[in-house]
Amino acid sequence: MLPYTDEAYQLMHDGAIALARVESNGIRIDTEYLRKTTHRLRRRITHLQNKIQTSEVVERWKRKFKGKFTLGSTDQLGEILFGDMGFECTERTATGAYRTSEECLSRINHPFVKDYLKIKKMSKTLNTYLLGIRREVVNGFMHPFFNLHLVKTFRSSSDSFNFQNIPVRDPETGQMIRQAFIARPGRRIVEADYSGIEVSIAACYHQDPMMMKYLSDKTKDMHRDMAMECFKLSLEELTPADKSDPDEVKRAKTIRYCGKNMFVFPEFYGDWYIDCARSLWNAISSMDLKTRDGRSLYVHLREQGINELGDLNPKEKPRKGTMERHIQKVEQDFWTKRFPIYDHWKKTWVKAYRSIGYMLTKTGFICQGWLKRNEIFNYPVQGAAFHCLLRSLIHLQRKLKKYKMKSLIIGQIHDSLVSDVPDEELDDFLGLSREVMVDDLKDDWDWINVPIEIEAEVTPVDGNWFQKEEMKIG
DNA sequence: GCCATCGGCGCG
DNA sequence: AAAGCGCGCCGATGGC
Repeated sequence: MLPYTDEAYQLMHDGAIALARVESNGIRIDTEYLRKTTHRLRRRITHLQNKIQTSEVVERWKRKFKGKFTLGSTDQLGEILFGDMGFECTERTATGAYRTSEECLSRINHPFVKDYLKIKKMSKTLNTYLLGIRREVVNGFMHPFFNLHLVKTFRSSSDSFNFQNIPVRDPETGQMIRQAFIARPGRRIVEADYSGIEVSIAACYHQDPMMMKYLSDKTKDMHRDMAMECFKLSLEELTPADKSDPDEVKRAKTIRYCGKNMFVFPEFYGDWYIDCARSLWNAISSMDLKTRDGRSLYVHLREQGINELGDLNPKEKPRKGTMERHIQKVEQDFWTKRFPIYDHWKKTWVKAYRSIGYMLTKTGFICQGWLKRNEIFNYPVQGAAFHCLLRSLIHLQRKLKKYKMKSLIIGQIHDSLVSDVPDEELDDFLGLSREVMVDDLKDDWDWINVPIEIEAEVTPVDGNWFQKEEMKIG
């Protein structure tokens, strides 16, 4: 993929300059917090490492590998657990080795495995994040690196330290890391995100009427609807009756999350029912999914006639009464009944690419060369979605300067802007963000004929990144 | 000591 | 017919 129109070239040019400014601004780091936390985490890891030394598994390990116990060797771990100790291996890697991912190991009920997983998680946090940040801090600031020329779709990337994969989904890890990122004195960290930008941009290409309805009608919720279908739940089950009950809100949110990230997005990216069925089924135990009255979704599904996952064998027709069969049906409905125009667009788009040998994206990039089917319909969406964000970054930075504001853009994560904003500028900044990210964008790019929305999260004055909370933009 | 690959895992 | 898009970083491993 390459910039093709003058406008696309200009976007890359202005984008590179704008990102250089973001890098130069930098992010304030709480170095004292970082030092203490690193120390504490190191001690916790050492403690657990000492604890497992007496385990029968380590004894076996040393006997098998000439007295050497290399905790980080996934090959050796697989040989011991699945090869020697007889635990059931549910999945192999690409090269045929026993897979030892958290997903696979969590099925094993053994104290060593539990400690092993804890050590792995803490080591990742320590080595990749805490020490990674430490390495980059100069005079209390970290200056991230953003690349604009490395990604196949002309998205951006970030490296050494990667600012675009900081933990957030697991609150415990997220807190430990994000507390290190702090606002400058008298300021707040503000994060402004596009909501569902890739879904919206995809709709600009395919124009599916049902998708248009989902995007324009705020009472509709595609992810919730698909979660309902996947788990055979009623609307009431996913609508917390008592919104002040945090457990009930969290329960509904978790199930919706599964519909979104284990069915809808995978399907959009070109996945199929076999993998969706597997992850949805596993999520019931790993994420402890329950009905409103506290019954496991396994029990609920059994009442609905679904007793097991199924064989997941692509060569055979899924059997009745399996999750596999159910999700196959949900997938069929999804593409033939719910989004037939989207489905049709994918087919014709792929066909056209293969026949003429190139494609042009909405933002003026040309894409050529041998691509797999899924890449053909994903690249133009991913690229153009990011270009919306990049355009916003450039123009927000210009307007901040024009109005002599002190707010600084300090980072960018594919569909979001991270800024450092003086308390007294907060309202102006949020208004300006909306103006640039939504109104100006739609004025400039008339191919965007779907609703675009942003959300903002804001920390307290002098707060840290973990303290961000949603704020209405008014 | 450098480099590439693999498995694993963090993010959008 | 094929069967999840895009990244970067870590440790282990093996070749040079």
